[in-house]
Amino acid sequence: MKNSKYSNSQEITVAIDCVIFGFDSEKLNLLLWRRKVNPHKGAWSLVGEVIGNDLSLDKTASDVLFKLTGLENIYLKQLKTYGELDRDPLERVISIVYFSLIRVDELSLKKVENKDAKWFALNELPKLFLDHKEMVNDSLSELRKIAKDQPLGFELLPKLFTLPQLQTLYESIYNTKFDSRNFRKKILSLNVLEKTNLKDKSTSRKGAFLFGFKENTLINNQKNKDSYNTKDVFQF
Amino acid sequence: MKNSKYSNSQEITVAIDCVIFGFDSEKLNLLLWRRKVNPHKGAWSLVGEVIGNDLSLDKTASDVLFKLTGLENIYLKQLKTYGELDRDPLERVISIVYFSLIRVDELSLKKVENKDAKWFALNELPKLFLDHKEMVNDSLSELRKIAKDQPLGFELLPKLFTLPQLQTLYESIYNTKFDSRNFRKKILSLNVLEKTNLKDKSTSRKGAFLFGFKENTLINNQKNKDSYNTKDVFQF
DNA sequence: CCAAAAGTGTTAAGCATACACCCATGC
DNA sequence: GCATGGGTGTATGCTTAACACTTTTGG
Repeated sequence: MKNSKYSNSQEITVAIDCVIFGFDSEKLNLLLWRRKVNPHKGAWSLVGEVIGNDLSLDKTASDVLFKLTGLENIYLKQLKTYGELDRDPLERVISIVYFSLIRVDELSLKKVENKDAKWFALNELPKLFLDHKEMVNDSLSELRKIAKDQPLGFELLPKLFTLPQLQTLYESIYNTKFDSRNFRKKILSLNVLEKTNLKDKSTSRKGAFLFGFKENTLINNQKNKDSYNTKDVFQF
Repeated sequence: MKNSKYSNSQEITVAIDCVIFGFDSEKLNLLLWRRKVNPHKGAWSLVGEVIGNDLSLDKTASDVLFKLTGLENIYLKQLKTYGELDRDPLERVISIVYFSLIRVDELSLKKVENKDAKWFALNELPKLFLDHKEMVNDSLSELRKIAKDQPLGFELLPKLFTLPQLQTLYESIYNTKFDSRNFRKKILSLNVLEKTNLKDKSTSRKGAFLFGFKENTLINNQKNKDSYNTKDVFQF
């Protein structure tokens, strides 16, 4: 029985889980680990932990990520909180799910695999613990939504990247092919990329020019525009 | 000290708060009530309660709404969970915030005001308890986002409504004026409205035709399309 | 007959799609 | 010299924005 001032009867445990997306220049991947405690010890599961008394939710999530990957300042956004009564067989657990985007090139794979964690291709996921599959599906929807409104894909790419890489990334996110001429025209017209005169020759003899994104692109989160047109409002 | 199987040291209270939007044919309003317990007893606050052991999050939220308004089957969507350490002066409280859309015409005002609750115009809000102002701001952003992707505005209107009403609603949501010819052209081209031959004469001598929305419009939540074009992907 | 709100149509500009070939390079 | 992936341009149709006047009716 908890000793709370607002309620002396809550019997709820609160946990953080992280849906971690990574892109390896070919496809989207998800970072999973094996569950460490019973029940279902050993099952593939999202990375997470029960929260403590002394950390905010955001901080707990970034800690979870840091402990696993050693990376800091990773893109991390709260997705949704899952609180069905019977989610967990052992007791009532409310899971606050974050999703996160990682530049795979930054992440030492060995380090991760030492911790019983593993990257899985998004379309070859193993059976997941409890409702974690639902969390992943919801995250993918959210990823698509966000990638629409913000230059998000860049979080998944190295600082410098080629247009073919960028296109492949968006193709994995949306599970579609785009016409490369139209894709380039569009992304270049948005004026968020900065062409370098470096070439990446790792995937072709000709080589592809490397691009970065302009500084202010990141800052401009664009939560609320200041003027709207009819077309901005009805996009369904 | 809580008697948990996963953690025997969590000292956290979990609550639900609801951001309730209503539209009165002129402007957006927010339903608030006076806080019933100390600290800050009497302060204007979002409607909410500490969750119990036996209800899911969604169910708790719809209960909160039902207790206050007597309405069921209201549009209700989880927004975000707030968990900063020092949110509440008394102890650590994690708030799961829902936002909800109400057809004001369905809601008996007296009933609400009996319960120490009150509708406020969105741009004339009183000082709010703790971080509730932030929750409201986040909700408005979310409302705008959702209204873009789904025929959401209809949740805030009576079953039958006029195009001028619809336009005013969208103008309040986005705090903008639209050209009525372009607005009508757009919304009609979407093929989600059904014209009746009834007229609402309450706002003009001429009267304005009443519309409903087509049945399948509601169902089609459109979380994930099956094919995407370049234009669907970059909208920033 | 007049005030007040509802309703309507056109033009010009910009944007998205579809589509096919040349370029540069390493081997 | 050829295979491979990178890069480019145009015509067509669609969508949007800008714009002002007519209609209806109750008083």
